[in-house]
Amino acid sequence: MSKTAKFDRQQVIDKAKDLYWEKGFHATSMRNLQDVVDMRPGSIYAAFGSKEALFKEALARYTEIGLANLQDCEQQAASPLSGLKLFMKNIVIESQCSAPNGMCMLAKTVAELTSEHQELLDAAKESLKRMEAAFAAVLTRAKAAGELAPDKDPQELARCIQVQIAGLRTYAKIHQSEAPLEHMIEDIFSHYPFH
Amino acid sequence: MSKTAKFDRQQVIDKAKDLYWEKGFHATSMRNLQDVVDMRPGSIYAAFGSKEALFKEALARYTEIGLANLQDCEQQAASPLSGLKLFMKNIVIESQCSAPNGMCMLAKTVAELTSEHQELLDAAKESLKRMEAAFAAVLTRAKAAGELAPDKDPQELARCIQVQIAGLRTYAKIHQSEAPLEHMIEDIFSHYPFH
DNA sequence: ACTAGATTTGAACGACCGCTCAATATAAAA
DNA sequence: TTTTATATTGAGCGGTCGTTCAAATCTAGT
Repeated sequence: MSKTAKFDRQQVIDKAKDLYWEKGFHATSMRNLQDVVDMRPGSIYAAFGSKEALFKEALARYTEIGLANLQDCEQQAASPLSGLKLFMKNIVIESQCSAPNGMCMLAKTVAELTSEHQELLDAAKESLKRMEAAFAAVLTRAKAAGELAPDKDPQELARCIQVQIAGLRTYAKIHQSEAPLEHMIEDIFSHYPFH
Repeated sequence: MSKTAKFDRQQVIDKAKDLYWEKGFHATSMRNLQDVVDMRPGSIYAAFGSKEALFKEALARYTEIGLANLQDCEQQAASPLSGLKLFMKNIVIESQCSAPNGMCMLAKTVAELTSEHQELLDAAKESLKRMEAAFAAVLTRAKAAGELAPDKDPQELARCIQVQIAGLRTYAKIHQSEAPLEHMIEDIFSHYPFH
């Protein structure tokens, strides 16, 4: 009996994610969202509850895609380490123009929000930690495959990758195409702490 | 003839800077600003023109302080390179808790704003380039003092410093005190591309 | 065809936004 | 003391914000 929802929940979250990613939490209004997902306010609130709750779902979706993307890169490449390098080039160089925003949505959120939105802040931090753990897992596989010296610490290297990505994406945003991003990424993998 | 303004312009800009820095451009309302600078809307608009114009002055002030801070560090330390290291430790570790926000206000602005506020975006990017140029100047002096090998390129190292700072400050925000920031900063200076 | 239970709609609420301006207060010059 | 130019005040403008909810609409089960 009754009526079933006619919108595709995942598509709606994806569109919301892209808008939030582009404009940030505060600069995105519910009316902007209503336009891009083509739903009336009542429907959005019935389905998601609030602007914050929808943002939280957008963060979760963003993370899911990021983790899947890392996995794809590892499978696509010849080895764990070159997969990780491919992932970095993708998000630092490619997505600088193709994505809604050159910055990482999680890092952007951590930078933008204060304790006024503690729950969202914690969700973003948690997701970033999950990404770092995924890097560490790739690096552990690289070590097992002999791609990395036995004395290297995957945790430490994952930390380094996380720092480099945040730094490079910020730098890319400032200098656009003038920055030698490719070279900088290559350098990370061909020197300490990697080799 | 006439009356002279009774507020201290620099103090007002400093307070505005701190609030903008803490909350970001969009989350800071003119009413918030009115409270912290203790001025009525008419006075603020007479003195600064608009929310954007005041933000621009805040960015300029932030940059001025940053450059002065770098200079102080270089003088305070025994050498150019150790001055630069001191500067990094100050902004990455100290100001993580003491400053209005652990993130760099310029990087935060570049992350937050879109082309909707092109002028502010450009001002922030320009300031970040000035900071990088200041790093390059310090590194050139380090080279002249024999603190750096003759084949090192100050421009390239300055780029590296800029990336590391953005990355480390983001990382510090995510992991709070759990991150081995001191160690990571030491590592930058004791390995490639520095040594 | 009818009904019952869910979804969808969009006008509208109170609050807050950035900003203006006529009225008022003030201090230096006459 | 009076004049005059500027600084300060704060009520309030038009607009947008996130959100609500009664009414309309729809569809699966009878």
